[in-house]
Amino acid sequence: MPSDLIRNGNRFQFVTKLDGSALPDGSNMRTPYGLEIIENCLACPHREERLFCNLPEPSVKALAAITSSAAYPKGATLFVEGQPARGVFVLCSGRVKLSTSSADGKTLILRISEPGEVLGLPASVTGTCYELTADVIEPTQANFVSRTDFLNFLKENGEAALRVAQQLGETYHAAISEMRTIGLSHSAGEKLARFLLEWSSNYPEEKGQVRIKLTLTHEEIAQMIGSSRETVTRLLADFRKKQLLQVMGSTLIIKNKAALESIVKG
Amino acid sequence: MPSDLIRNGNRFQFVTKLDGSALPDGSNMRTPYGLEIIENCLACPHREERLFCNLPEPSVKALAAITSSAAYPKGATLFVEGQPARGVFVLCSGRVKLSTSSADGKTLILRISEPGEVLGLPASVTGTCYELTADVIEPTQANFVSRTDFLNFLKENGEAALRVAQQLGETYHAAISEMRTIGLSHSAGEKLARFLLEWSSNYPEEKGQVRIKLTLTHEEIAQMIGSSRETVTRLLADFRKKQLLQVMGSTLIIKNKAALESIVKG
DNA sequence: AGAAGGCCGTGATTAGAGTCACTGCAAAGA
DNA sequence: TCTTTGCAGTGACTCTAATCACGGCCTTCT
Repeated sequence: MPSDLIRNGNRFQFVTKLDGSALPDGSNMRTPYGLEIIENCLACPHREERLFCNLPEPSVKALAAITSSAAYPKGATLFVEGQPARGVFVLCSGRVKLSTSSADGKTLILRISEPGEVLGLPASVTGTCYELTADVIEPTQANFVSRTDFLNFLKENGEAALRVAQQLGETYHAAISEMRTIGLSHSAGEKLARFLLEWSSNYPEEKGQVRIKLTLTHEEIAQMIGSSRETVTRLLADFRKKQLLQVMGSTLIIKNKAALESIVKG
Repeated sequence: MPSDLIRNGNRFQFVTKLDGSALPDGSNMRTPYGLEIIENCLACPHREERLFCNLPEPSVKALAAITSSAAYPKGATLFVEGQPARGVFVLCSGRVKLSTSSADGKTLILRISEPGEVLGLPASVTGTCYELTADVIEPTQANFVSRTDFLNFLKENGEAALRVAQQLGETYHAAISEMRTIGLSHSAGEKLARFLLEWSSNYPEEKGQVRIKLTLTHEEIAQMIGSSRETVTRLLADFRKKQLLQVMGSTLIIKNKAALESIVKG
């Protein structure tokens, strides 16, 4: 089996070639991190929902030939801001935090990436340095494609190039959204409200209530909305007191979405 | 001559078909706004420097066939945030302000676009709504391509799709940069310093001094760095007093770049 | 020439939120 | 089992920058 556990600095990789030729038929592998490896993109149960994965079959096969899959534990780093772009990572499972930091240690989180997204895309297509740092916050499987391979692939596959453009468009859209919560708010409370509403838009609503999963520390939330850990704690307590929220471990229930929206509208 | 001055709400357009067939040979046209129209992209003196304009000749011709050129005066609006994307605007000359606003009137400027950029690209490729508003701040010529024409064109021209991806990557990069100045600063002074340094990176440096052109009102600068008009005024005065800057009308000289950089480093 | 509307400069006031310092708690590790 | 470490909660203090409220100076109309 073409698999190999590599330890490389603080980067852990469980590598398996994905060209299909040497796969254990149908059998799934487990990584040391309790993650089930997806060996074959065509067989991935989520393929259809995912913009980039749902390419025509020949393209997926061509891509598989230049792809190497790896599993990363919590805390691993896919790439670091300022590093010349090596290539892209297609997220198969898990979650990755994208952030940027200033010289004095302040950090701004731009996005928590979900499966199906392609990381490192902007820097790879423009041939510049990664503008963000990608840290794994949940055990993750990602397919890596080197920059040169990827660009050659795009030249041959017009359809894929378009998908790349679409993915970039969506990434941009998300960045603008983030920008709005940070830049257009008058108070930290407004920022937090904006953030929660934005976050909750991925979950189903029911009678003005939304049940969301928020596996982020207060510190991380603060870094997402450009605020401090303490004010996030205080504001969440405040929202709870005002019956806007209910917190149970890492799940959070928005009890009064309308009230949050009115905070945003100022 | 296939030209036509249209008044359409508060949008002014001086339309001229660019398919090459009906051009006045070599002669340039003037718009009512004192703008010299570029009739032919292949003959554009700036073509080489511009990512998207510098496509292979057949592609440029194919693009010209589906392009309509228009001139816009200061104050015109190319598109509005929230509007379903109609298509893209390739900026030939002039400058356009890209901004987003909140319900209570607060505005955040994301970017001042320069010639060669393609506006409305993210929304057009993903088929969503424009996420920003594009206002002309200097008489502008722009080539419009409708969304469907543009997507068809991209399907046929792999090279162009790649350029689109690159352009999107750069746009994203700029957005991140903006994000850093707004999100990672500890004070308004730091934001302003970051902004000035970022802005000055397009101009040549000489012995720690940079001469830059900043045709923005204090209000607009405030909207770029997420601050208020008054603090921008005060901070600029402060920087002048400290010999960091010198202002002469709309040109601004950074006298002490190192000092600005040390403000940023905190 | 006069009026009007933008834009810039400045003072006074004040609320909001960052920072520091400490406690308590719970999970992880030795 | 005991320690260690990381996260959450809270009080007190400080200070930045938003806001309001002017006055003056342009440019641009009428």
